[in-house]
Amino acid sequence: MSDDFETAVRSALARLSRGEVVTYGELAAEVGRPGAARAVGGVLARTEAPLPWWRVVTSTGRLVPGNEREQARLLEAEGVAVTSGTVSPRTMRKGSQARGRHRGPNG
DNA sequence: TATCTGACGATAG
DNA sequence: CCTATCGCCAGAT
Repeated sequence: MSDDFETAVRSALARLSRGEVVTYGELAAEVGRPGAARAVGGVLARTEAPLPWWRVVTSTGRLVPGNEREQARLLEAEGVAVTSGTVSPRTMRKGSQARGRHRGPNG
């Protein structure tokens, strides 16, 4: 299957739900290209589509450079704790814990 | 085919 | 916590 790398990344990203935060590596592995975290970032950087890019952070929990403010704002809006432009070590994996209890279980 | 770039990842100091 | 270095991948020239 030679699905376009971009398409795969966008699809995986669109699969995320409210409060879900994944890293570039996780996303890359999800599309079947573990180790292509860098390529994933390149795709998200060029895409203008209405994708939840703010749900993607670095492996260290660091937010996107240049959009930290916006990402932090959007994440907090979903119930994700952000500190100093950084989310908890692993705030939460695919729907585990930590979530905006004052909001629905998901979007 | 070769070379460069970049919203990455891990390790070392 | 920060910077520096190496490794990795996809896309563009």
